[in-house]
This record gives sequence, structure tokens and C-alpha cells, in this order.
Amino acid sequence: MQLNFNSPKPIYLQMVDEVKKALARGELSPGDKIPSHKERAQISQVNPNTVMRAYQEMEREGLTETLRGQGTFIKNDPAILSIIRSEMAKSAVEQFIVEMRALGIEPEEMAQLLQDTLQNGPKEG
Amino acid sequence: MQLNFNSPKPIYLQMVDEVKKALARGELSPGDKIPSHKERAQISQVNPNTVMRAYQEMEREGLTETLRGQGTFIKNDPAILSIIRSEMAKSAVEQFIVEMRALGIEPEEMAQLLQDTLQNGPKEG
Amino acid sequence: MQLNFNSPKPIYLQMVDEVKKALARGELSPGDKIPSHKERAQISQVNPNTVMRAYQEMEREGLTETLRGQGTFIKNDPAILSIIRSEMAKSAVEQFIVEMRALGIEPEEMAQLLQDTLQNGPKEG
Amino acid sequence: MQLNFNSPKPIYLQMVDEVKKALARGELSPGDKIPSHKERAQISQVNPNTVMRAYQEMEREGLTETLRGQGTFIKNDPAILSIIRSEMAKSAVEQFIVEMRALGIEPEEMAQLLQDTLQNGPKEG
DNA sequence: GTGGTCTAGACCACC
DNA sequence: GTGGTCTAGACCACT
Repeated sequence: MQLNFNSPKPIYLQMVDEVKKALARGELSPGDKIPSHKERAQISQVNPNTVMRAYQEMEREGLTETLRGQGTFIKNDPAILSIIRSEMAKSAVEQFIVEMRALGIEPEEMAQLLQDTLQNGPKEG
Repeated sequence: MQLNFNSPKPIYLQMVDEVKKALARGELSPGDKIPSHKERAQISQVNPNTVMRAYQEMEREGLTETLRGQGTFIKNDPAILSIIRSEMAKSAVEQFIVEMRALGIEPEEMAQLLQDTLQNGPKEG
Repeated sequence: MQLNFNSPKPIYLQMVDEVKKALARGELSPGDKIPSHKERAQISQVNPNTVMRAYQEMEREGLTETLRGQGTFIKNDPAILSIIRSEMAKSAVEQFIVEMRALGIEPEEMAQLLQDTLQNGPKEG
Repeated sequence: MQLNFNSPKPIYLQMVDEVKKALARGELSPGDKIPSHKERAQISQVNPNTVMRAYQEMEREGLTETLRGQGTFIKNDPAILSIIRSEMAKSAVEQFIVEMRALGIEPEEMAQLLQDTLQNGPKEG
């Protein structure tokens, strides 16, 4: 779980995103139990209140459900996985295009730069 | 100059980015004078102090230089343009890849999704 | 913390210097927490925003680091102390020499004047 | 005439100091005519009003005198030279000592650092 | 008018 | 309470 404490994006929203990504990656599956907020707080070195808020947000988005006394679970709806994955992918792609357009970069160059970085990028720092 | 007053990203940083993008797009050139902070404040419906902060940030990054009583200017260094452009493009590409990887999406699919969106993007819903 | 409200040097920069000097003198150590900007503001009879600006400047110079909601700390890097001390000493010495040279004073006389003042300095006027 | 346009010290005061230093160095002598404010403004790339202010300040300090229609002259008082020189030297030495003490540096080390820099300093950037 | 500092006070996210 | 942004308005030095 990657949290950036200096990002202007609130930590609780970063936590929500991280859960969604774990789902998309298949590291988490519908029906899975997620750690209690206290446990999560310890693991992530974050205030329990912040985790609570993240869990509330996920609940609100219909991503999780809480069973009294049993804990919090990813909603057991198989569709959820592909919806989240494609939603987040779509938004990442669109944001990328917007950003590149703002730099005056044309579609061909976008694709080119993407290819270049995918091939060579990881090599250098 | 697009400012999102609801973004968690501070306005003054958004303003810095906007100047960089205008430079990358060629709408601003090395040596150009940028509006005084008071003028900019009026145009963008923002407090002059907020603009000052953006301008100071640019100064600190070496993007602009200030002449007492005359105004603020894009640094008159031809190299600045391509540096900024490639820097920002690189960071956008890398962020995109990181984001997609976090979703468990492989390079081939990244490129595919990018192509699809570039061609059909505007037809949404 | 000595602040000169009539100096043309901005208060926030004076505050940065004061912290560096306290470090050099050993009154502050790497890892130490420094007062919150609000507390410091009260102590120094200065506006909290002015202190914030000083703290941000230190952060930017790599002198301190901030933990969200916990406070601001001198960077816990033992090297920082000697770096700051020698940096500031070097700059003071160089400024002194430049100043004296500008008065047409030769090295021998510089050393002599320094000795004289160190011995008799306090007996003034 | 070295002017630092980014220094917090007002330019007109920097100009006064520069004249004093030229006197101390012997490049200017009591009775010498100094350039008209317009000429000085052109040479130093400074606004004529700023030069005016510097000249007024020097007049006020009794350093210069103005003869209607003839220009501004260093006061023709031979004593002026040594007074200014020793005054400025004294203040430089004292400021140096204060600065070094603030860093917790003892007299012996002050003298040592001064010697070192006088011998090796100029060699390295 | 231009850059720049400072004050005062509101508001927010996180601990 | 802690860091941090934003607004509003005063004041200053320099052009």
C-alpha cells in the first residue's frame, strides 16, 4: 500500500484508490475480508481515524460492506472487479491524454513516447 | 489558464503548471513578460498573494527571472523550452505507466487502450 | 531568537538564519522538534504566516522535514550540523574579506584589526 | 560600482556605500566631482530617482556638497577619508565577530579561518 | 504600477 | 493542535 504523505490528495482517498487497485490487480477478490481499521492503521503508520474515513468512503461508494462484529468485506459482486478496473483504466488514459495535449503533444508522439518509456524507461533512474 | 478551485492541488501550483504548459505549447516564449501578479490576479479571479506565491515558486525553479519594478519574465534561455516540455512529458508518461501497472495492466494493453481512446475518446457514454 | 524588525532583511529569512545558528552553536540538534509555527509566532511576536514562510524555506533548503500533523523537525542527518556551520562560517569570512578589500584594506591589516577588536572590542567610545 | 538588485538592502543605500568605499580605497578624493545623477543613472542602469535619493542621503550625512549649477562634490575635508575608512572597517570587523560568535566560533578559530581563506580561498570557486 | 513583506483571520486535512 | 492554503488589505522600495 503506497501512501504519499506529501501529496495534496487526502490520505484517506489514497487508501480507497489503493484498495481498488489491489482489486484490479487481483490481489483482492470480491468477498475478501479487509483488515480492521486499527490493524490497517498500524500497518500503514496512519491514524486510525484516517483509515475509518477511508472505509466509510468505500462503503459509501458501494465497494465494501460491513458485517457487525465480523469486519469489513469487499462486496461479493463478481461484476465489481471489471467495472473498477475499466473505470480506473479509462480515467488514467483520459488524464494522460489531457495532460499530453496540454503540452501540445500530438497523438502520434504520445504513443511513441509511451513505447519508448515502456522499453527503455525502467533502465535509467 | 485553467484553474480548478476544487482540486486538492493548491492553486499556486496549478498556476506554475499552467505557465509551463503554455511554454511547452509555444504560447509563451523565453524572454516573454508575464502579467504582473496583480493583473493576473484580476484575470484569474484569485488573490494577488496567491499569484505572488506561484511566481516565487517559478523563480525558485529557475523558470522566470524578476527585474525590480519592471516585471517578471520567462528566463531568456532557449533551452528552457525543450527542457520543460520533455520533463513534463516524461513525468506524465511515467505516471501513466505506474498507474496502469498498479491496475495490473500490461504494456500491450496500455498501448491498446491509448489507441482506442485517441480514436473514439470523444464519443463517450 | 534575535529578530530585527527594522532590518531590510525579511523577518522570515532572519528566522531561517537563527535556526541555522542555533544548530551551529549546538543548541539545536538533528532530529529535534522545533516549535509549531503558531507557538513560535506567539513567542516571537510575529504573525503565524510569517513563521510558516520561514519553515517552508527551511524545508525547501533541506534543513527540516515535516510530518503531517506531528510537527516540523530538524532533519535527522548528523552531517547537517557541520555542513551548516562550515557553510555559514565560510560565507561570513568571505563577506568580511570582500568588504575589507572594498575599503582597500590589505590582509595583514585585516588580521590586525580583527585581533585588536577581539581584545579591546567591548571598550567602545 | 557593484549593485545587487536582489539584495534586501535598498539600492540607494548600496550606492552610498559604494561611494564611501571608493573614497576609502582612494579612487575618489575629497573635493572630487561625482557624476550627475542622470549620468550615474545611465552608467549603473538604475532609475535617476534612485540616484537622486542616494545623493540626498550622502548630502544629509555630510559626505558631499552640491554647488548649484556645478554639480555634486565630495566634501573638501581631508579628515573625511580616514574617518569613513576606519568607521566602515570597524563596522565590518564587528559584524564579522558577531556573526561568528552566533555560530559558536571562538576567537582563535575566527583568526584561523580568516588566515586560511586569505591564503587558499581565492583558489577554489 | 511592479515586486515583495507582513498582518489578520478563515478554512481544511490529518493527528 | 499541526501543517497548509487562501483572502484581504496595509505598507514599502524601486521604476
